[in-house]
Amino acid sequence: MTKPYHHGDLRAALLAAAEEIVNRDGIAGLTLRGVAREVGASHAAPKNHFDDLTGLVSELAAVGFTRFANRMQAAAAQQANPQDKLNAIGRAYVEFALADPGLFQLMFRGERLDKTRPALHEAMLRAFGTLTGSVAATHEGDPDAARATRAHAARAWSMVHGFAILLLDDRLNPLLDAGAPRTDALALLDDMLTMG
Amino acid sequence: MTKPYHHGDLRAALLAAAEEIVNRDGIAGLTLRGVAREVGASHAAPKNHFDDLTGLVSELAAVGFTRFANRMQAAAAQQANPQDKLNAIGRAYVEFALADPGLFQLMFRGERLDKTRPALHEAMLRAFGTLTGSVAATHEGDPDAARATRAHAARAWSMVHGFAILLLDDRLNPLLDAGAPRTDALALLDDMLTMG
DNA sequence: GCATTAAATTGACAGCGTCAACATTGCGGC
DNA sequence: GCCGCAATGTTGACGCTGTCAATTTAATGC
Repeated sequence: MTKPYHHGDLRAALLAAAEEIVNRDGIAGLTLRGVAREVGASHAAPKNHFDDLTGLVSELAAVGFTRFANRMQAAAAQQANPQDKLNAIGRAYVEFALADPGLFQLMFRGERLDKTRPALHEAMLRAFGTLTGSVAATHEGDPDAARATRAHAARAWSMVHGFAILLLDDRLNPLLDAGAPRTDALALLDDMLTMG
Repeated sequence: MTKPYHHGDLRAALLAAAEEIVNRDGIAGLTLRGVAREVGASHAAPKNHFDDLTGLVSELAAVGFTRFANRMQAAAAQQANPQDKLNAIGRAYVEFALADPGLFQLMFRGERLDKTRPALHEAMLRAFGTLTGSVAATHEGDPDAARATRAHAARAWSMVHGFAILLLDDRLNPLLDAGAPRTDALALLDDMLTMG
C-alpha cells in the first residue's frame, strides 16, 4: 500500500476509468488518450504502466475475467447437485454480460488482446476451467465420459456465450418481449437451460 | 451494365476490396482509406457511394448476410426431414464463419453497423428467418408449440453462433485436437448437434 | 544526502475519418 | 450537336488517434 509516486496508483485509476468508459461508451469509445484525460494525466502517461493500447485492454480483460470467474463460482456454490450448479453458472454468465456489457465484449475481442500476458492468461484459464469443470462433474461414472464431456462442454459454453453475444447486439429482439427485453431474456435463458 | 463514369463501377470494386482486406487483415485492418488505395482511387472516393465507414461496413455486411442466407438455404434443401435440415443449417452456419472469418465477425459487430439500412435490414431478416423458420418446422403439431419453438430457436441459434465466435477467437483450443483444430471443430460440432 | 531509477510530461509524427471546395465526366433536353 | 446540370472523383485541410523520443520530476537505495 505504499503511496506511489506522483499520482497515487495511477495504474489502478487508469483501469477503473477504462472500465467506466467502456461500459458507458462502448468499445469504440475506449481510447488511450481518453482514459488518460479522464484521470487528469498526460496523454502518454499510460505507456509506463501498460505498454500500449493492447496492454491496457489486456489488463482490463484480466480484471474482467477474474471477476467473471468469481461470479460463476459463487453461483455454483449455492447449488447442491451438478446439474443445478451448471445451470447457475450459465445464468451467472449471461448476467455478467448484461451487467457489464462493454467489459464483456472487450474480454472476447481477440484482436486487441494479448493472451500471453500472465494476468490475462491465468484469469482466462480460471474462468473457463470453472465452466468446463462443472460440466465434467455431471458426467461422473459415465462410460464414454471423455467424448461426452467434450461435446457437452462445448455445447453448454457455446450456448450461453452465443446467447449473451446475440443479446448484447440486439439480435434476439425478434424472439423477446418488446416490453421488457432484459427480464424476458433471462426467462428465455431458463427455458433454454431446462428444456429437454 | 452501363459502364459508369470514371472508374467502372467503383462501388462494387470497393466492396470487393473491402471483403478481401477484412478476411486477410481482420476487422482492425479494414480502413476507408486503405480500401480506396487498394482500388487506386483517392482517399475520399468512397464517400460518394457509402456516406462514411459505417455505410461501407453496413453494405458489406448486407452482402455477407445475403450469401449467408443462401448457403443455409442450400444446405437445408439437400435434406429431407426437418431435424436434418436444422442440423445442416447449423453446419453451414459454422462453415461460413470458417470460410470468411473477417466478414463473419464484421457482420456481428453491431457498433459499426447501421441496421436500418434497407439492404442490411432485409438481408438480416432473410438469414435469421431461415434459421428460426427451420426450427419451427420441427415443432409442427406440438401442443405448446409457441413457447417450445421460441426456446428451441434461441438455443439452436445461440449454440451455433457461440461456437463459431469462440472458435474464430481461438477460445475452444483447449477442447480441440491440437493437430487439426479446423477439421476437429466440425467433428465436435456434429457431436454437439446430434447429442441427446 | 546524493545518485539512480521509476514515473510522468512534452512535443512530434504518421495514419485515420470526415468535411468543404474544386475538378472532371457523362447524361438529358433542346 | 451542343450545353447546362448533376453525378462522380480529387485535393487539401482539420482534429483525433496510437506511438515514439527527449525531457523533467519525484521517490528510492545506499
